[in-house]
Amino acid sequence: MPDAAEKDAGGLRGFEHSLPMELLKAREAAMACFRPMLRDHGLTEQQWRVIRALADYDRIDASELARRSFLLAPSLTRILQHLEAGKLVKRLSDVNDQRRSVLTLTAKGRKLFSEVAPDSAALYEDIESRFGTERLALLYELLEEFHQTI
Amino acid sequence: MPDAAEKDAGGLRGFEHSLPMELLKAREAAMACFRPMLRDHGLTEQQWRVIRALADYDRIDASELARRSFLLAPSLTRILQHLEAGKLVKRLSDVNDQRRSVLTLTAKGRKLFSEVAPDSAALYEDIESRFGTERLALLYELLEEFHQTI
DNA sequence: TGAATTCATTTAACATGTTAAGTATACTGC
DNA sequence: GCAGTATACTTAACATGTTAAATGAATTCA
Repeated sequence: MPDAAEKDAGGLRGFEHSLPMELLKAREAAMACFRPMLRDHGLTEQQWRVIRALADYDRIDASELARRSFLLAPSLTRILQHLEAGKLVKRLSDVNDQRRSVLTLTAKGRKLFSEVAPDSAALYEDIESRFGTERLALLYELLEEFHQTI
Repeated sequence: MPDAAEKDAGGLRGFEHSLPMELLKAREAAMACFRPMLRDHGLTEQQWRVIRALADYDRIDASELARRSFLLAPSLTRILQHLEAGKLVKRLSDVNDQRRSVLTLTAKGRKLFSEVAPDSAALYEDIESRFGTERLALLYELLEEFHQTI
């Protein structure tokens, strides 16, 4: 890191290229690919995360769903209200623990998932081929190490 | 990366490790380091981005400020309202173009910047030393290439 | 067993993200 | 010089992010 990413007058790395900024820009670049497609299906990014998580792990409680979709509990509460209103997700009660809600996709929810999933996969392959499989794998590795280290 | 990140039943990469998710997790890990400190100074992450941008580039208009702080115009409008209310930022008018607002830090804003900047720099060095300067540089390189490619 | 604590989820309050529409000013070409 | 268009914000509407507090159900343990 010779000089391009050096400290500025205030003692800070040029902040437009600080790590949080670069992570944000990279993520935004990736999401810009997906958002229009999701929008066409009437979904936000976060709603799609919830649906994908339920497609992979059906009948999990809200806490596990929050972990798997990487959403904070209050956000998940609101998103589930939307998805329930749209009849995409159903709420079951846990007989052994009345505090828990167990979530599951409805038939409509599974159908939507099966429609969106191929579009998502196609866009993902686009990204992979544009950026390169090799470099993408390296990027993954670094990202995972990073958020496990920090 | 043999099998852990392979395709699932829906034809998608295990989504909890999809690229947008890994970028999000890495960013969240980084921001979790900074947010408490910023909170102690009464700032949100985005407000701090605006102040840093103005510390680096004073008297720029709102459009350029939005670009440099990587905020959408409507978000910046609201953030500037907060910062103006807190007397951290002042709005000047551009004589040559009445549509533009030119922004500048007040003395109070510059003082706050000078207080927060060292804390920010210290946390950043923490991260760098924990993750490793080498790997951090590689991560930067990949991230910048990524958001330029995509 | 019942008070204290923990846990799962929700609500509240405020700030930002995202898209679309609105407003006022500047520019362009005829 | 004026209609048409583009630019620089701002507002509006809805969704999520973030923190703290509230609610209600399980658990612990004196």
